[in-house]
Amino acid sequence: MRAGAQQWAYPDDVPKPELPNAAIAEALEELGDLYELDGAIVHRVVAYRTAARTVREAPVSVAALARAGRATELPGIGATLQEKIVALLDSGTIPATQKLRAKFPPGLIAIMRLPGLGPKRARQLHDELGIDSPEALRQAAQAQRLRTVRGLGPKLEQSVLAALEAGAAERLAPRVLLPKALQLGEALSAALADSDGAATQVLLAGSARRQADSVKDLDLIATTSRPAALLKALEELDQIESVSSTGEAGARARTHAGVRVELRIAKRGAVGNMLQHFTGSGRHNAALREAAVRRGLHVSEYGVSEEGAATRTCATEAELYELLGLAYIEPELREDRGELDAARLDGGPALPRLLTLEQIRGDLHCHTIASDGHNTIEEMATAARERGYEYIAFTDHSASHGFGNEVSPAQLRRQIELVREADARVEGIRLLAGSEVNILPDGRLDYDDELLAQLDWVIASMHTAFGMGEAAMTRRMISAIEHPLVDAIGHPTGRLIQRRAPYAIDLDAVFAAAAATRTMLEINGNPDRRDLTDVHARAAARAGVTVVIDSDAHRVATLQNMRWGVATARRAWLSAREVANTRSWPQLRKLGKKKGAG
DNA sequence: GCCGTTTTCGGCCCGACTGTTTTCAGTCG
Repeated sequence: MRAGAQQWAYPDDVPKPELPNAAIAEALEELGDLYELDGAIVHRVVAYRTAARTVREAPVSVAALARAGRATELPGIGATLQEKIVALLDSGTIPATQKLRAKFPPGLIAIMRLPGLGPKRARQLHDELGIDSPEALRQAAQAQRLRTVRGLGPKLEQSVLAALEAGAAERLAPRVLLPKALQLGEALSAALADSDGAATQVLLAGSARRQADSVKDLDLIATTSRPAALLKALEELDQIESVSSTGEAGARARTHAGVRVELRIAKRGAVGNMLQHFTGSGRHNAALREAAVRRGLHVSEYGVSEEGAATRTCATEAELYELLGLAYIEPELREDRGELDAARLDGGPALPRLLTLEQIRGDLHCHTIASDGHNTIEEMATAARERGYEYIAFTDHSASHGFGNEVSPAQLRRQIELVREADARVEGIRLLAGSEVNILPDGRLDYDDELLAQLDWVIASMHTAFGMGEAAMTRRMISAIEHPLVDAIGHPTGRLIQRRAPYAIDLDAVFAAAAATRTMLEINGNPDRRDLTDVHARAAARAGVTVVIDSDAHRVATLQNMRWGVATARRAWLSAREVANTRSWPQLRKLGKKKGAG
């Protein structure tokens, strides 16, 4: 029997969203690009890009918000953009976009993205040489016609041809997932530090330090008494393919895998300034400096200056933030998502005390050889105990997983017995019988309630039929949320970082249903997923949802994926209070859904 | 185009590097 499936439907007074946020964001992005080609002032262009990011990250349907005339509630969206979004919803396009598309061929945007070129030069190439596509650009460069444009020369012709050869016009620069980025960054840091003994220190900054989902390049900050030797050591590292633009300040390099590495040398007394600057994000820094200017202070990577006064440097980031009237801001929060207001020492909402890995007391999503895992119950249990956990739930896939290794109802009954037996044998950790149950396209689960009721812990997840459309998908998910025997929803949006977009779903409605039924939503720690995302997890917690962080381990080694889930939770501003598995198992139980029979 | 414990108008971070210049524009992070 399915419970509650009929209870939910879109209320009549809530307009159904027509365009997903991503599509609106893309339209704003394009219009920003076109305005840039058209020579608009940079602030206007920036305004479009800021708005695009806000829309993309919004946890609610921006289409619905704009329909209600309330898009201006989002930061960076004013009356003009509210109007343009409505025009986009009504007619499928924005009039200004149509006008500018007629003026600039689409190939110019690709040209503008090539390294060394930008909007001004793309426009010049179009106006003076009639170049309208990367292919036309290639021909002109080969014919040495680019140098006929004032300000351009043979060097640029060469770099343009090289960039086109590398396919830079077609594909975006590769991004590296966080675990790999940290591994590489830490290896490079250690090797550089070793190269010159104790006198050299190397710190990892950038988006890797902020624990972002993926990173574009690695930023390393070094202090050394022998800069020349350090730069030579960089050149000689095994991982490094080439080094370019070496100077007093540092060097830029590339690894064999194509990852850019930026090495900067800081004065010892100013490491705090340099580390803060290169940790970013760019938006955090820009907002930080704008706020500083209002206080009469000018901030750069070298220090803080005041008109008519000497530049002040900081040995630590904490000193720097304090100098600006702010509490220390953890790197994970530096995304210009309200952290500067929250950090103000003269009032303002306080920063959260962020969750730490040590506060996690159990793991409620892992697999064993019963389905597609690689270790036994006992092996996983022992490894979990070594991590200091008090409990672990075994949640193998259910009867219709669809990728082989399904667990039939009879097999699940046997698995429950095995977990009970192992629980009696293994000391020092509580073993819980669970399942990761499939949510079928119609919202039902693929085990009977009678069987589910025998489990200690039930996660429901979607693994099939991702393309069914937002309204149906939302209904499907909420059916599972309202099921009285479902404790949590696994990887709620289905995204795979860099590989698969989240499925269309109304998360606002999902969060409301989860909060109302006390169904937990997961932050899945698999580094390919990290799902919920930082932005969504924050919105969920604000909507009153209890979050659970899991490893989704398929072997002993990947129990450590909990680390990436915690990183996402920290980026979501979460503290221990908002995360279920910072509690003991009995306490966690009280937090969740009141289960009926069982 | 947005936004306001100086403002509803006039601001909107900071610096390095490159290639082309003879003093700097454009691009990038």
